Amino acid sequence: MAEQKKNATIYDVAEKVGVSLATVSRVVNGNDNVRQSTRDKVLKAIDELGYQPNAVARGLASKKTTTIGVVMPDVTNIFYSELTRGVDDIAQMYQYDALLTNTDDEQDRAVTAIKNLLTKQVDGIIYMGTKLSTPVMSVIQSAGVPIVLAGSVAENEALPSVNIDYVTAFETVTSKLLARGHRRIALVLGSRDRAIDQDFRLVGYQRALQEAGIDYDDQLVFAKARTYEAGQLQAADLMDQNVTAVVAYDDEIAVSVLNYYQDHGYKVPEDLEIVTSNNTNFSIVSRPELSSINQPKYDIGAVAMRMLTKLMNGEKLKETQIKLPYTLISRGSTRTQS
Amino acid sequence: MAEQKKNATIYDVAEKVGVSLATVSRVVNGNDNVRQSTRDKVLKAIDELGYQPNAVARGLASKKTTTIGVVMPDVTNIFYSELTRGVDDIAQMYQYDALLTNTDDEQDRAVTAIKNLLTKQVDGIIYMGTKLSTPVMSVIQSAGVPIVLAGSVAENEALPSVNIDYVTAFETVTSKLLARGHRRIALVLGSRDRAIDQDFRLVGYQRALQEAGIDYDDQLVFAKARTYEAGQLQAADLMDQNVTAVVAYDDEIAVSVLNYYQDHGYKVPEDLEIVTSNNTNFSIVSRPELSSINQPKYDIGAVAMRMLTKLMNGEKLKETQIKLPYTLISRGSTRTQS
DNA sequence: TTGAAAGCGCTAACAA
DNA sequence: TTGTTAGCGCTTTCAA
Repeated sequence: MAEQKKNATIYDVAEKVGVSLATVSRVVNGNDNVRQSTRDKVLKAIDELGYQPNAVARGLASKKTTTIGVVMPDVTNIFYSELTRGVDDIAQMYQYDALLTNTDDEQDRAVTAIKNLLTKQVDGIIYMGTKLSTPVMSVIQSAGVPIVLAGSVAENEALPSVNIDYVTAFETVTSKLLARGHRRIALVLGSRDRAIDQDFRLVGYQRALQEAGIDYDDQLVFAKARTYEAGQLQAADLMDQNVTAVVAYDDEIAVSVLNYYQDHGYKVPEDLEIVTSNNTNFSIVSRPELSSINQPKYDIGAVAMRMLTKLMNGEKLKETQIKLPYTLISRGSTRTQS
Repeated sequence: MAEQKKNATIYDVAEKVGVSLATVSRVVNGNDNVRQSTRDKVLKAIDELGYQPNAVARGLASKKTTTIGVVMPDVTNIFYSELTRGVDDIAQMYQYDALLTNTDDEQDRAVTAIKNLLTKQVDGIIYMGTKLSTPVMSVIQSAGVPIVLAGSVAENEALPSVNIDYVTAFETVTSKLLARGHRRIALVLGSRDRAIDQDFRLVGYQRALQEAGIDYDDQLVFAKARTYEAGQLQAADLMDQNVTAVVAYDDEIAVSVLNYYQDHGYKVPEDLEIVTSNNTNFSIVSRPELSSINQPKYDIGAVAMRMLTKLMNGEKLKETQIKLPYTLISRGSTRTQS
């Protein structure tokens, strides 16, 4: 049995072959300046010793860790986990590993997370979730590490980001509902702290109302529910407001509302129409199924990561504010669209 | 404006205070052997310079990276993402960061992932998913890095793991169905490659049949569907088998089957009873809601991570094969239990 | 209580 | 094409 010693180092390889460290390093890093015969010998020794370069030492010497940080609200949320999957797959493709941190949408945890990632010398960061406040921004900018936002935006578009055009999406969806005669349309958001909610979805909703000449009523905007259970409570509030249609930011919340109404004898879509935003499996699992904005979740993450690889390579981005296309899917929770 | 220089190092701090590296290192690491007045000066300088220890350098010098690896099938799967959340929270608590890798349940990707994590010098690994094959095991064992399985097991219980007693859970669930007169009970698994599926769930199911004196029929065991869509296809196969009850390993698949049957005019639970395993939101979103085994998903991850911290500290584990308690939740997809 | 100095394992000039 | 030599920023004996 060729019992293997403690991790072989580059020294062991160099010694075994009788070349210098530099040469081994060159073949490991695919540098061309190595004679073929030398390369072969080195490769053979590497194989025999089972040598694996120590990424930490590498990181220290080269100042590149081939690790990125992903800062997100919660892995458990399908929307974000799908974005993350897009990020991870592309990261993998470019040989990066991802350090994941959940923030539960809390600003100070985001700050802590980013600082911590910087400490670990990540080469770049993908950020999702709550709007970036000034303190967070300053941490980032002082870091000199590229960052790309996925499903989020920064003040003044100061940071590169990937999204869909939420304003237009919500405007369109709301307009259709208005066109069908609805006057009390609830808008269900996750949090007013989220740029997407406050600056985009709400704005789209308001724009549609304005076009239709209908006064905006703050009572119809809800932003408290993040879980299915909380959605049940919120649904009761919706009912109190005699709402006839709902536009929701999240599928689980939308299903929660749907179920609450149906469990209380309402008919959907006859008594209440519902449109949701993320087109996750939750929207096809319910009965009736939920009409939804269909955003390319995976792609949002994937494109963001692709942009990040460019930035990490020192390349300039042609466009920094990417808006990916989306579609509207009509299902049973809304009446037949014209 | 006190413009900040490029990242301050420990040298800068030492120089500024007029002490040695060692002293700064001591205060940073909370070593007691520093005079209070010295400590104060150092702390002040650290603050003024905005010094943040470089974790990579630290990792190289101390051989501890305070980073763990999490190897899992797919972040997008609620079951695994909940486990992961448990892992992450405890990791955070103990100041570890988690490097996440998706394997899509493919053995060779798991091997690659583990090797890669080892290269990055992670202090420990949490592994979820497919049964660990011999090659994977050997990679792990040669690494000298502790590993804990969450929702998985290894051959001969060779590695510490955290689970529920799947055998008993599935046995009980199946028995109840048998007691209500069912004779054609389908067992829906994810993959026969998964230890949990093959060695536990299937065994529990078979045990129940045996106790009831009913022959096992391989035709009634399905293991192809991992997605909602695939679930639809598989549901058609179930129908062909004239199944009257279903025990499913995953909620999305269970809902898929439920919907398929209902969409085809069947009544649940009158014509078909369904029991699922994970008690995710998918099981309360459907109508009727799904009866489910309720396993403490978050805790499985949390406990696994807690065990890993101990192992990383060089402590011995009192128990290596942890079985967490579970409950059975009866909802509308099954007939009233006696 | 403090400091000096030797690494940790590797990359990256610079020479040869 | 190859080797020499500094570091990278920190921890950790060992002495003082």
